[in-house]
Amino acid sequence: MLGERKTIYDIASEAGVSAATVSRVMSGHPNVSAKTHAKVMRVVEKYQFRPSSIARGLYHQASGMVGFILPSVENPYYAALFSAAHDEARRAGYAVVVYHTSPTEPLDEAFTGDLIERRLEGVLLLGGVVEATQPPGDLAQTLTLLMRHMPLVTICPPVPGVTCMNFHSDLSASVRQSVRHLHALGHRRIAFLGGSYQSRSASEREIGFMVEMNKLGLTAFCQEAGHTPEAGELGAARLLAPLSPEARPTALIAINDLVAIGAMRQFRRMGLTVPGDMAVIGCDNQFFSPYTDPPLTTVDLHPAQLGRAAVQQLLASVEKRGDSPGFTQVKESTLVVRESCGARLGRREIQ
Amino acid sequence: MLGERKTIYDIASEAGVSAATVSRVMSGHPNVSAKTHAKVMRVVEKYQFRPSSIARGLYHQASGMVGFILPSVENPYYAALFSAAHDEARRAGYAVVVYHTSPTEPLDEAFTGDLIERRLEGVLLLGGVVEATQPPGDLAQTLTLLMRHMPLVTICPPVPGVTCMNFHSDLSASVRQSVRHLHALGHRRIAFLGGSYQSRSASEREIGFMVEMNKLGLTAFCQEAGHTPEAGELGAARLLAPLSPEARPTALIAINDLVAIGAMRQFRRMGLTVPGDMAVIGCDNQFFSPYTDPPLTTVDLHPAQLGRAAVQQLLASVEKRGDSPGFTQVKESTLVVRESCGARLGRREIQ
DNA sequence: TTCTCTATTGAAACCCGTTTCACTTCATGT
DNA sequence: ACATGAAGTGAAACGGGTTTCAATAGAGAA
Repeated sequence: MLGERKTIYDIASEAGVSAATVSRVMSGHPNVSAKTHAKVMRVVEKYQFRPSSIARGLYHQASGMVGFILPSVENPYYAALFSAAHDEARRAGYAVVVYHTSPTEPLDEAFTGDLIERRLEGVLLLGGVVEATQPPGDLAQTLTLLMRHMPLVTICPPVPGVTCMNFHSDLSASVRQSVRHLHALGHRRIAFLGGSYQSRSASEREIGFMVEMNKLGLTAFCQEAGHTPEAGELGAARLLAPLSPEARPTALIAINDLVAIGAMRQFRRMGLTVPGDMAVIGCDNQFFSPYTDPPLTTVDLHPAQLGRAAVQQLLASVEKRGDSPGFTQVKESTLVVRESCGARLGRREIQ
Repeated sequence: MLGERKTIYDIASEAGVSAATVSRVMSGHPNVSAKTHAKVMRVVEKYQFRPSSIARGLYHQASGMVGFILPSVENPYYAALFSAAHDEARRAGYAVVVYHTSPTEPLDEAFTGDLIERRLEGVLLLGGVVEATQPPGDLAQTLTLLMRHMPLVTICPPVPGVTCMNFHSDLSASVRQSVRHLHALGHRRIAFLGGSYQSRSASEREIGFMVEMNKLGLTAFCQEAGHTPEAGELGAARLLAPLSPEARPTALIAINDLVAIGAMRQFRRMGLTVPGDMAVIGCDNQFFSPYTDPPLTTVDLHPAQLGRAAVQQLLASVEKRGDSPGFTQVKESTLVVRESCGARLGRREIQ
C-alpha cells in the first residue's frame, strides 16, 4: 500500500506540463490558467501528491520546525507549559520537535548537535531542572554555542553565563508572598520543603523564603527534598522527626503541589490535620490542587501565558533572521487561596 | 552571532579537499587518510560545522522523524504514554514531532497533509479521545489515506474501518475486574461515571460495565460525564441528585482517576465518606492516586509499556520499508487496590 | 626498475522542489 | 493591421549533502 514516492516531475509529465507549473499550482501561485490548474490537480489528487517539504526546506533554507527541550512532560507544570507553547507554534505553522533531557541524556554538545543538524529554526528551553543533571559551566557553554546556530528562548531562571531571551516567573516573590500570607494568618513557625541547592529554580525560592522570614524576624525551617510526591512525603517525615510537637512548624510551604500532596499524606499518617495542625501552601496550581482534601492553597505561575509569550518571542526572532538581544522578562504570579491554610486559631497557637 | 551557514563546500575549500571527502569525514567513512581527516576536522571544529540533515534527508529520502498525535499532554495518562514512547524513539535516533488534536484542530486531511509533506517516517496515534471531535467515518478515511504514505500505529481501541497496527488496553476487562472486586467486597449497587458514547474508549468501558453487572444480576447506574475532575464533580452530583439516600449506589467506578477525584470532592461536599458511604475505583493509576484521601484504588494500564511496544513496532515497520499487516495487541491491566474501596460493612449494608 | 594492486581522492550525478528569466500567446489599443 | 503589454509556461540553476565511478598516488612484488 505504501505508494512509491511521486515527485513533482512525475506529476508534471503525467499532466503534460512542466515541473515549474506543478510547483506553481501547489503553492497557489496566481499566474496559472484555470485549465492548467485543473489538469494538474486531477493528477495531484489521483496520487494524493504532496510536495516534499524537505526539498522545499533545502531551497528555502528553513525547516519550518522549532525544538522544545524539557525535563519531563510527566510533571503537569511542564505539560501545561508545553501544551500552550505547542499550540502557539502550531498556529504559526511550525512543527514542534520535542526533546527530553534526563540524567542519561544531558544537554551537552552531542544533544544540541542534533538540533543543529536538523536545522531547527529556534529552540525553547522549558524548565530549570535540567541544570541539576550536569555541570552548570558546561550548560552555559553548550547553550552559547547553540545560539550561534539558532535563536534560543528559555523559560526558567536565567542561566548564569548565557545571554539569551528569557521568560520566567518570579519564584522568589511568589514564596515571599506565601510567607506573608501565612504570617498575616498568624503563623510564626513556617517551614519550606523541597528542591535542592543544585537547582536554580529551587534555590531561588529557598532564598526568597529566607529573605522574607528574616525580614519578619522569624526562624526558617528548611528541608531539602526533590520535586515529587514521594520526595514530599519523605521530606515531611524528615522535617518533623527531630522536633517535639511544641517545636514543630505550624505551616509549610512546599516547592510545588506535587511535594505538597506528598507532605499532606505524611501529615495524615502522623495524625496531623490540615490546616488545623499544619497549614500548607503549594506552588503551580496544578489541575488536581482544587481536589485535594482540603483543597490546596497554591501559587499560579500562569504557565500557559508564559509559554505563549515565549513562543511568540521565539518566532518573532526566527522570522527576523538576525541576532536578537538577550533580555529577561519576569511574569507575575498569583496566590490562589483555598482551604489548606486557615487562620492560626487552634490549640497550638504560638507566640 | 548567528553565523552565516557554512556548507560542506565551504569546509572543503578551506581545508583544501573536495566536498566528497568532507562528507566521508563527517560520516566516519573508513577510507580517509589520517592526515586528511585531521585537516578537515580542524576546519569543521573552527566553524562548529554540522552537515544539514535536510540535505541528507533529501538524498536518502528519509527524514529521521516520527510523528506523535495525541489529544493533550495535560492528561497525565497521555503524558506517561508520550514520555515512554518519546524516549524509545529518541533512543533509536529518531526525532519526535508532536501534534495535538483538538476540536479546533481535527484530525482531517489538512492535518495529515502536514505529516506527509514533512515526510515523517511513521506516525503514532495516541489516545482515543480524538474521534469524539469529528465524524468517525472521516477519521477512518483520513487514517487510511495517511497509511498510503507511512506506517501507522495506534494506541487506542481499534478505529472501525482502519486496518493498522494497534496496541491497546482491554478497557472492558479492566472495568469488569473492578466490578467483580466491588462485588466481592459486598457491593451490590454500583455506578459507572464518566465518558460519553461518542468516545470509543469510554463506550468500551461502559459496555464492559453493563455486561458484568448484568452477569451478576445487578442493576447498573450509569452517568455520562467528561474526562476531567470538573466533569467528575458535576457528574457525581447529577448521579446522586434524583436518588434517595437508601437508593444510592454504595460504590462508584470512574472512567479515570481525574473523574474519580472530582467525584470524591463532591462526595465530601455532600458529607459522604469514602469508602464508608461510597467506595470509589478510578482508572489509570496516575501519579497522584496514592496521595488522595483516602488513597485511590485504580487500574494500572501500564502506559509506559504500551508506549514502548508501540514505538518498537512502528520503527520496525519503518525500517522494513514495506507494508506491514494490521494487527491488534491487547495489553493486560492491573487492579491496584488502595483504601478508597473498603469492604461493605457499614451501616448502609444492602442486600 | 617496472608492474600490479589498493588506498585515497575528486568530479559529477542525484535527491526534489523553487524561482528566475526568457519566450510564446493572446488580448487590447490605435 | 500593427504595436504594446500582460498572462502563461518551460528550461535551467540552485540549495547542500551522498554516492558512484574513474583516476591518481603510493606501496609492495617480481
